[in-house]
Amino acid sequence: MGRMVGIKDVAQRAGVSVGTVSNVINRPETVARATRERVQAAIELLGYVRSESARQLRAGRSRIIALLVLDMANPFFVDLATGAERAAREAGLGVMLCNSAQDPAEEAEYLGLFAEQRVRGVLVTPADPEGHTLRAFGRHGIPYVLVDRTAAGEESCSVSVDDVEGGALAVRHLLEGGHRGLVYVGGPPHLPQVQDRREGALGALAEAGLPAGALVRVDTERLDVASGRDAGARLLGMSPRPTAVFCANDLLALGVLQTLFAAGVSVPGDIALVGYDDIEFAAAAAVPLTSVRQPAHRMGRMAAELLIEETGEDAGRHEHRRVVLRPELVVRASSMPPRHP
Amino acid sequence: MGRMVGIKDVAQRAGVSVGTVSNVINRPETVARATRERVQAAIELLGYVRSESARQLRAGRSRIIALLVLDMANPFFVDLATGAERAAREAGLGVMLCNSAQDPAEEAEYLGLFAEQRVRGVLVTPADPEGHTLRAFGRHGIPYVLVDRTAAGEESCSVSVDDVEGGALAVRHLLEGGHRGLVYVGGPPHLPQVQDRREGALGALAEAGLPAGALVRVDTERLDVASGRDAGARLLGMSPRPTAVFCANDLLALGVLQTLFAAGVSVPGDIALVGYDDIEFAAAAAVPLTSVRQPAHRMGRMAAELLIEETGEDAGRHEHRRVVLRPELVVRASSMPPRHP
DNA sequence: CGAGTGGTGTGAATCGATTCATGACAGGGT
DNA sequence: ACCCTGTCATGAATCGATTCACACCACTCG
Repeated sequence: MGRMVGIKDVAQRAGVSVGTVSNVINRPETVARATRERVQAAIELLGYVRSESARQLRAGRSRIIALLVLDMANPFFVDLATGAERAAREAGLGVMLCNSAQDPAEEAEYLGLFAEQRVRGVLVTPADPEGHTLRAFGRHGIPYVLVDRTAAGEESCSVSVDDVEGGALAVRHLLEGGHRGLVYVGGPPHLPQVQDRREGALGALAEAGLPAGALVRVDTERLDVASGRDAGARLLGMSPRPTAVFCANDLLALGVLQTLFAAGVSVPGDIALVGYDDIEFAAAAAVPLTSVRQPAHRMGRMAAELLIEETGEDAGRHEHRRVVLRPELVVRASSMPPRHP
Repeated sequence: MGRMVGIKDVAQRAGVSVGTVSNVINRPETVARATRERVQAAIELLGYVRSESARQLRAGRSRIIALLVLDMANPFFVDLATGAERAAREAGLGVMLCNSAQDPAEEAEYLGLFAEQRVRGVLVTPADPEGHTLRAFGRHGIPYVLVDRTAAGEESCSVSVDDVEGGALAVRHLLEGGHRGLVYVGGPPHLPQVQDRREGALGALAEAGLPAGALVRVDTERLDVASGRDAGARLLGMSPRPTAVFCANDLLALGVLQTLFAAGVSVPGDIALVGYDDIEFAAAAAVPLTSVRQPAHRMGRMAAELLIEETGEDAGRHEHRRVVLRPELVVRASSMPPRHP
């Protein structure tokens, strides 16, 4: 493979200056037709591909936005990524997808990468509870949009779903089913998502005139299936055994379901189960899972659009916005009311 | 936010030339200690971050490898990506993760992006049955490694799993369970994975002295859960009803499982079910799924390592290699032999 | 006829880091 | 005193595309 063909080679071949070639590519209307066609032909002939790095160097920033998610193994984030990617592509931007795996150290490491790449901006679901990473983004002048998390102050845009409402939806549904002994299986308690969903759950209890003590809390280390299996085992050991369980996400719920099933506990007969996120596998579980649906795809798309607006040509007037979407309860077999209440 | 601080600012601040700053960063041992420390201090003070685009421009290629997978919604590919990412990061390279969604057009579009970015190389699970995209990679001088697919000729490395063997493992297991009426639920028949697994299945039948006709084939449009649900419905309509089903991947199997369950067909009582990939959700299904495990993580890692070797400093002597890993059958409840054979 | 106008094309400067031939200087050996 | 060697630092050239002030030409209009 020989040397890369550059804009100069094209110019020479077409008998024009490099400036003209650049114009053909970026502002074709300013070039006379004959010339334009001659240049195009030379481009095809030589198989010229323009170098992004050279463009970037000149432009001062890249045409890439980064998406840093908490857990790529969670299909919810994959949906989110798909939405963001589509919006970015429509705007001619590339997406760099990264996984912090809920680890602040990983998150910090990516920060360096993003800074070196001069990414346009970052869509991020932060793993660091202290907010160090976010402040570092700010310090480096990297614009960011919070996803699945509400911005605290005025420092950035955010797109999130009303998790308090989501928690309330889930618990109201269970209460309507006649359940009184409830358990909330949450992940690491410091995650805002986990907190907010619990808060909503407590709110729903209060509405129904029940004490906060009616919601037993089971914490887990992570928000994944393995943790769900653990939690399931703990549920089995409880007495009196709860009749309804609300999980902070579907991965946990699937883990719980698996353990209960293996122990011969019927769902929903003995225990009703509600998850959160409505990932595709929730519907595909052998006992289809009732879940609180989040518009993941749309969230990703909106977040990307906000970032694009913030970093666009007319960047001048941009005000940080906080978009809050509404969750929706999807009722399936796992929480059908018991036949004999 | 002011102008980006560049290497010149650092040089000026530290009272040295730009060349020296560059040396401090890239070859610290060639710089006297006092100078080095002075420069480091200036870097910290100014918050200098070197520009990747400028480096790249000089170097002629980027420090990024691309990973183009068939379906990001399939956890198998997410595992694969994680493995590749880890290996790349250890070598100081970034990974750009892309999803062709089984669409050759998307695949072709990414090609352009990769060429402009001058990516180091690409790990790809091709969607295009004709191999156009691969040839285009070659034409652009972009090195690539096939993943989950065996290279046909000598033109590239590949890392794959022996799908013929995998198919045989699955069907041998079902035959041992006493099943004779088998169905193979495959996806788009042109995918090599789908073909090879079927071929292995047929081989296992032949070993047992059964005719190829003993394996009924059900094709689907895609390799996902929705297609699996479709296939499940078709299975229900068959008579005589099969007693064992082998699916080309776990997503299909989960879809089939769901439909069977909803129709009151017992798994494995009435129908035994085997999937492929052993994604985490296979074990987490309420009837844990027997599956053929592929070392996805390791595949990703090895592929990345091959690519890194191929494009490394000493690129001189590199011979294309074809690595073939062995699959492994993981038996779970969904295929336990019927109690009354 | 000269000035003005609009449509085209030019080429040098620029972005920021790397690299390398060159130079400055100190210390040791003869 | 002189040369040699080794250590450090320098600064100009380079990568490839973009941009912009300017030049050039053909025409039109007064």
